Amino acid sequence: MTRTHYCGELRPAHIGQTVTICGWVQRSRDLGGLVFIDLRDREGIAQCTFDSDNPLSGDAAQTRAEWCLSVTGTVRERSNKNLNIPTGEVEIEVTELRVLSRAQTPPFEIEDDVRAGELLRLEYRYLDLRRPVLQRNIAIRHRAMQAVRRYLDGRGFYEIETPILTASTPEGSRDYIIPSRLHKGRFYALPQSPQQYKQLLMVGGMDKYFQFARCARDEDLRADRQPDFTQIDAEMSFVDLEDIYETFEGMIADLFGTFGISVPLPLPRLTWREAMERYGSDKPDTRFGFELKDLTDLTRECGFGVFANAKNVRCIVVDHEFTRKEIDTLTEFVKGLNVKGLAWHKAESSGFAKFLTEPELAAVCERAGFAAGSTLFAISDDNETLVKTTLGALRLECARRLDLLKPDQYNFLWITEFPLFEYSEEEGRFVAAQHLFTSPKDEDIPLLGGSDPGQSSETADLSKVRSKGYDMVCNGYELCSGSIRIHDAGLQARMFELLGIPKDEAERRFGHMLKAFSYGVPPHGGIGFGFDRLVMLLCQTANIRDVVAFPKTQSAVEPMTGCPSAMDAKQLEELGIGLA
RNA sequence: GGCCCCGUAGUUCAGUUGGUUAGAACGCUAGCCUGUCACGCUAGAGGUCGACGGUUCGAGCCCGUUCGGGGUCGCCA
Repeated sequence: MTRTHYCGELRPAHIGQTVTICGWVQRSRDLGGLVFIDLRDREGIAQCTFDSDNPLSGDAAQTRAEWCLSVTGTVRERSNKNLNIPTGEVEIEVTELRVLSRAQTPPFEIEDDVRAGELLRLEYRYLDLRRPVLQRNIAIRHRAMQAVRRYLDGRGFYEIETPILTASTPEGSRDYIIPSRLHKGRFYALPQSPQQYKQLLMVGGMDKYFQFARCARDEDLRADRQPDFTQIDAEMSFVDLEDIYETFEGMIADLFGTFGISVPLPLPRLTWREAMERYGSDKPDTRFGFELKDLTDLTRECGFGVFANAKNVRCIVVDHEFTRKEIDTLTEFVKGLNVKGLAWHKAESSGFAKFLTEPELAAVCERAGFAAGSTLFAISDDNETLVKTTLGALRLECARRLDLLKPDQYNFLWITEFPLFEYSEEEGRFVAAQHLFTSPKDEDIPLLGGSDPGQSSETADLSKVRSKGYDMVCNGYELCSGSIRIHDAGLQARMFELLGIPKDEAERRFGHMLKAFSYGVPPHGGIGFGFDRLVMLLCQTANIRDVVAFPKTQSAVEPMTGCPSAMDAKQLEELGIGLA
């Protein structure tokens, strides 16, 4: 009765042994007396055979897909081997057949090239999870988690849990909020990240912390974004940038190494400014070239109004000669990103060559690195960021169309020196580009107009201040984000001042942090990796729902349980909540 | 919130210019079949064409609204 083996582990070495396996019926084949049942479990599929003179043969013929069985019998060599599956050289000659439970006909067949739509599969996720590809993905997720645990433990990190009922921090993304029965009218929030707790752990002398932190953000979803997700959250004391880079690129190399993927260290680094300049993105995919080139100075005087009248003209050269039709669809693509048009140039024909003098065109081609057989795309606009990011998106789109994005190639890099502030058109002032405790680079502190509160801001130039913030990027995915934090109370107060946060508000919102920081705070910094995205890379899928056991749809609904759900009046009353 | 795509048997899809009883494959049910492994053969059952409204003699098809799903931009300090 007790299971002795997994279905998927039976091999010729087991021939002659009596074994008991358990699993689900993948398929049963009744040849008229001779019956085969393919039994499936986590590890694979084994063929159970009932010869025509086997008294169990009739029962076996009655079994249906997804019935749950336990089977005992003798492993024997197959007369006809099936070399397509790992267990295909052997079969079990069954002596005992136990039906552990019967199954309704499932709404879709349990196989990898499943044809059912995703919504149906999510509604029956427990059946979807039986498919080998999801079994594999969840196993990879598990192994990745253990590898990270081993590495960080080996580096002296403590794994520490922080609360999931926390204070709301409205300056980040929207919170998922939790009402309080004991304090009617007051709310907890689910963590967007354990940011403040982990910094307080550093003040608490824990030195190095990590956690697989479940986080929740109430924002719109994407193919790589769920409302609740997992991050590898970590923080270290008495460190600066180099210590962080060394520790966490080591972690990634170790993690991918356990899956047989070698990651050469140290990782390349690119400043944020350089990434924007060369790739038009702060998370560039560096598996291919097509880098951005600035043409503005070459086209300022040219006869092509679209170029001459714009403050910015930049281009990429794509190693492929696109047809007019393809160029038209690419033009539509960039127009969808709010630029007015797409200028193009090929050896045979050109959208703008006729407006340029020969030397002008030659200069443009040389700067761009244009060669026959390729296509040059240029975008002009007064908005420099728009020009760069649109070319960045076009660059990716072209690579996609040319099938250059190989899922088994991993290009990791650090993006460093993120700006500390960004200008908000909406609010008409500078706001924090990352979280409020991010440290500026030491050499940029003078740009703050002083490092103590109460100083004049007239000499400040916030647009130029670089932070000690960094991201690790791979194949166009932002894998993690982190920073060295401010550990100087005066500098922190100065930051609040520059961001226009009044003293009393800072006190109200961050008083607990400021108070903690007044009791001897170590220099510290940390990082948060999107664990789901790491697993996506390891599983070579672009869909986050393929690596999460129970994912939600784009509208944040979980089709199996149907949540979010309505509450009964009694529950709401107890919480002091009335619905409008 | 904006834009794009999709919704027809259990499932994946086809469905001509708006015209008789809406088709196929797989799955399902029954029977036959002793080496299959996507077994094979024969027969059968299975449909509120997402919902509501409109145009029309007549709507799966045209129009409007709405619901659901996917992708993406905004958003995600």
